[in-house]
Amino acid sequence: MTSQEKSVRVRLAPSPTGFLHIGTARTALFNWLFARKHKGVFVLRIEDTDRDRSKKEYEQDIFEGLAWLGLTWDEGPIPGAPTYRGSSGPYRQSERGATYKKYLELLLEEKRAYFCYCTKEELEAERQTMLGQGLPPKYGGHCRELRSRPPGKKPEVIRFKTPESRVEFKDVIRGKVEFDASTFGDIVIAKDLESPLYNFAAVVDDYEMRITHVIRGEDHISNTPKQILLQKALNFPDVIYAHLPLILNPDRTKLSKRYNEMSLLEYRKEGYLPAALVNFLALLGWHSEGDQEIFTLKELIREFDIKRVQKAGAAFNLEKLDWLNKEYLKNLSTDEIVDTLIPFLEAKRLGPSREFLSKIVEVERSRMKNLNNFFEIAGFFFALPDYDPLLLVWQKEPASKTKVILKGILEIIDRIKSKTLSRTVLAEALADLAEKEGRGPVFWPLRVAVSGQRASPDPLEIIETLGYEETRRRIETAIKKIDRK
RNA sequence: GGCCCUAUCGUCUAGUGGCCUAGGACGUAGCGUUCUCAACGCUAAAACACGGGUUCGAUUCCCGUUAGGGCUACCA
Repeated sequence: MTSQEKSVRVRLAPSPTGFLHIGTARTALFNWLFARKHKGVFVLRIEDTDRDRSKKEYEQDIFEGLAWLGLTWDEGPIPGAPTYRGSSGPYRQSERGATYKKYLELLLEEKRAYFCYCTKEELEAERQTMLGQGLPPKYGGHCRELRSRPPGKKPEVIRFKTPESRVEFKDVIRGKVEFDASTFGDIVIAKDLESPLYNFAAVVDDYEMRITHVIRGEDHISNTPKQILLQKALNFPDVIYAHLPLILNPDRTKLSKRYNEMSLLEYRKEGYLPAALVNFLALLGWHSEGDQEIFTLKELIREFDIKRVQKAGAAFNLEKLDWLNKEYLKNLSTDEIVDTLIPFLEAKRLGPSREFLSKIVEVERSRMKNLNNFFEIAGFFFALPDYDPLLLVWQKEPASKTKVILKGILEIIDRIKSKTLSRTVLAEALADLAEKEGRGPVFWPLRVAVSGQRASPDPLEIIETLGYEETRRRIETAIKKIDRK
């Protein structure tokens, strides 16, 4: 490990103007992985300079979402506490006013920034004129050389004297990116000394927080030259950039509101495991050198290489997430599944004994896609659903035959009730009947009788889980249903 | 409109001039197992956007076209 690697510092800088969505979560993951990989520091900075749109509720959602994924931050706000962790704080931009003011004054003093007295209306008129002439709209620099305040005017904003130069930077993922700064115009960096704007605040904070690598979404590429110019004006050292491809809708169109505004925590509600989601997010735009698809967090840290991140946007398909979730479910022990399931059961007001639940999970786990669909597939264990008596009948057999078979099964079960109603005992006891009538005509009606469904696990496993009393009740119900028919 | 980014199976991707009759995974289809579903096993269909160069040789390098996407705020 070189000394340079030791000093890696990255940050996630979300603005709490919406929930933590899938895109920010992936940016968080890549930053986190990069930090862990290089034994660096992962900083969480809340960009809440826009007082009107920022909400504590959203900030909370960001904290909770990151925590759920296990992406802990080394420096940043402490949820629920007025203080923070780390030496470069505070980590909310709303609490860093003095710092911005200092640099704003410096820029003003050095005449690299100036007060602009143009009103919004004047600016809009200028804009329309330029558009009308087919020119790209930019600020004309009216107030740039003003020596004093024009009479009757008040300062509206603070602008940066954008040098008319070419700006280029090397993006770790994309290589060289070039811009012509003369098309920018003098950008607004603050509304006033107390109210900095994004491009300025981000540059100041990245410097003050000693950020070495800026890993963020591709939507920031065109902000980068502006920020570099600001850095240079302020004499800040260079930082290394890596712009991640954007996430697209499943049909590869641009990410719609539905996904963009949906909290990551919705996936928790839908019963996905955080480890599966992390794995899924990692594969969205990144791939290891080998063919491995399933990674533990540890493996991800070992394998992760920012240079291997894709350049093109990545559409996310839920099918792969579902598959991953299933894989992770498979790797959990029955006990672990039961543990994660209990809060879900409580939400549905179901409170079976741990022992019973454990048995059900054992039987149903291969059919589970996520925590939520457990109820769809295993609900019949708790309450037999109403079903059509015709469902009991195997293929073209007469209903009367089905009734005879069910009665036969009932007798057999009654006979062995003293013993444990285990799979093996049952299989043995039913062997003769199945031999005589065929497996289909015997097991199909039995399965429907105990589950009430056309798709379920092995009926013998169901019976073992249900126990004698409940099984008997269900078979009797089935017989009555046929009678009523 | 201007500036910028991108382009391999439906999707996520491997691939950095010959190893490619383009590999893997999800999904899809078929078969096997089976009372059903799931799981599992096997098999199949499925892609280098297009047009020019460069080169003995291009998926890979360059240019253009096309198509997506981003930015173009006193939002971040």
